[in-house]
Amino acid sequence: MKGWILDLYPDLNSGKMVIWLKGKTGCYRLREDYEPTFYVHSSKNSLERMRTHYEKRDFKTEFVRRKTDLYSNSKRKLLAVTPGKVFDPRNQLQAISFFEGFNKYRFYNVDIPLDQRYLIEKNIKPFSLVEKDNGWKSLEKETTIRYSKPPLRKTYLETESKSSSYRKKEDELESIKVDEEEIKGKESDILEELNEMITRKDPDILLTSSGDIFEIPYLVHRAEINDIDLKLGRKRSFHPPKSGSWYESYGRIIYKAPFYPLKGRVHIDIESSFLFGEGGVEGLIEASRISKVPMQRLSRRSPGSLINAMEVEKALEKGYLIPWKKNISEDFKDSIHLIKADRGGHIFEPEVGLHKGVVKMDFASMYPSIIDKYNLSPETLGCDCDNYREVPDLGYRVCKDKRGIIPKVVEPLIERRQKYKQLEDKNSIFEKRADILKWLLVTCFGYTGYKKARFNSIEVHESITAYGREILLRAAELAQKLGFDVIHGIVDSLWLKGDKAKVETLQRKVKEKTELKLEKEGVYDWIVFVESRAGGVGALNHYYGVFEGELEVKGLYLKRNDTPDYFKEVQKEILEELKEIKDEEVVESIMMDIIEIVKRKRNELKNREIDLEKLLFTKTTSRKAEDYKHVNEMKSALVQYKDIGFTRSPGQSVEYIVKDSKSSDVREKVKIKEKDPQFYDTAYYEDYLYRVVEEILSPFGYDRKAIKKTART
DNA sequence: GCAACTGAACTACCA
DNA sequence: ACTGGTAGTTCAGTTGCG
Repeated sequence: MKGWILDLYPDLNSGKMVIWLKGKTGCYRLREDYEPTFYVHSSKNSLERMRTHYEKRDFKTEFVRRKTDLYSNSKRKLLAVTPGKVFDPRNQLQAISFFEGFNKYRFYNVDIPLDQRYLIEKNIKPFSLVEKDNGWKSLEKETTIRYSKPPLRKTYLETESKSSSYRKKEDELESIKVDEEEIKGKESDILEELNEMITRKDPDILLTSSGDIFEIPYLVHRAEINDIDLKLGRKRSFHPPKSGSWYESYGRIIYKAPFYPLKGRVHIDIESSFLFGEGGVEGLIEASRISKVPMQRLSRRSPGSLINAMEVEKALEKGYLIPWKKNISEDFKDSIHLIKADRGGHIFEPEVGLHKGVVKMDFASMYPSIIDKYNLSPETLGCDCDNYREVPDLGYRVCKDKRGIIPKVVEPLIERRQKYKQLEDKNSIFEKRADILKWLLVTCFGYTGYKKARFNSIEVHESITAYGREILLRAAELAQKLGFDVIHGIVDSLWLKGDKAKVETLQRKVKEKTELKLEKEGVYDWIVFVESRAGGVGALNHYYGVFEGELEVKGLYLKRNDTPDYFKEVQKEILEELKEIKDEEVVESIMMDIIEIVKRKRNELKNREIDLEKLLFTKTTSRKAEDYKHVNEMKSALVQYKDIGFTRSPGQSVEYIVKDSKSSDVREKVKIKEKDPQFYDTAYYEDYLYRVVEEILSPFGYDRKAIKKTART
């Protein structure tokens, strides 16, 4: 049987792997035997006891010698245990550790997701053409970028309910939209017709726009009430109501929606999926193939977790066993906390004000290229062999002989991305694949410094940035020697003023000296670096200009998610005026026009002529209402959400207008969108107007006070 | 008693 | 279950002044 793997998952009840194979004519469900082995290290007596215990249960056991430690090649004696079925040993092992002491045992290969492990061991990928008879056989070339794809049917599902300002499970269904078709009428009829329609369309991918947060559990609930058997998957699946969770990642709180997978069909919640947002279905296919994580689970995961998946694969390939994460955190935590000399990337402070004829140059995928070129990986660092290289500034020794795990992960990502970037097609498929690979590349660096990561290493993280600083400084030096002015530089980018004819010479010299490719991104007609409010220095990453004929803005209010739309529009309007800055003489007349705009905006605000929607602040909460230390806008908003029974979890966003900025009454300070606010604090919003204008005009000598004064005359 | 100042708390963006 | 670095606002407490 030939086809493409659409999804797979372990079925712990039957002890088999379930694989959904999409063929040219249909989609088939296969159930396969799978016997994953796990390993235990302990004292001789304990292992003997354990062996007896598992043999009584008819598990296969065997003593073996395997590599367990990334940092040495010596092998240890271990007990290999193979249950005759798909099996998750973690709960059991937790209990054993609890009764007999946590340090007594070390477990290996117990927490690699079974679907991914199955694919690795059978050497096949999701969405790649395979043949199944007795075993699995891949029918495509390993590194191909022009791979065949299954004929995929995609359906978009959207529901609407009879509700007022926010949606609840109790609201009756108003209508359902399936692609372009709308189903209306009695709720039970709607649901019956939905079943029919899904069966008729038989999609492979079901897209929703907040299925995990609301729509799937909602539909399940409505179907239950109407006593209808809802069939969203190709096979029935059970969807108990779940609530979302949240977790903290370095001070940032991220909300995690519950997961409602379908059987035999890939459900993607496009709102909850970061990776879908970056590369669409095409991006997910590419990511799924390269990481061997099935699409349905992959769509909910972060780039970091895919990097972890790929690192695990490379480690297994090299013959290492993967220690249970529980053990890892105990062993490695302290060493990670001790060293904190990490300096990050280098920065050339920007020169505040207007510049013309600036070229932007950058190193493509600088950090990943450094990992690749200099072979940086936890197990290649601190090498004691003779063939080594030293990290600049830090002096760490890096092995030149054995290729590291992380470089092995990064190399194909860089190569594939480069190939995709050179290709063009009318549906931008290659572009989407390149976009998703970019995210994996960026994350690869951050993950080396992430303390909960399996293959982290502060020394590797430091080394990458040390090389990065060295390379950026060398490039800047070379640029200066050629007569360029370094206007600004950060991590992997340089803004240069000078003779454009010399750009190619610069590129050649940089390549000779650093081995990395410095690319010319383009030319600014003009660029303005904004002044920092804290002092007269340039604010890093805050600038605007006309780049290759298009307006480019970084870091301004306009780019922030928590800026009300109204102020974003004000900044846009002002920037449109500024587009005409060709020489200093027109500056004055442009300023006059801008002042007129500001006056008009001020009057609109004062006279309450603005649609309140445009004045809404949207912010992401980081904690529960009661955990905010001050009576601030967030607390105020959260309390009101609770009032109406629409509780928001940390990591979810709130929307509100500022009703009385100075008030310390949580029900007066702001008013949430769902309470249909009518009034806003005009003084507060007026002040906000002057702020957003100041941000753009400060390099031309207008501060907040001056703008306020002029606008009010 | 109020304005001015300061530092912590907080959200968000940059590469 | 990606990083460090930085900008800018708001809040609450303290200081300075008359």
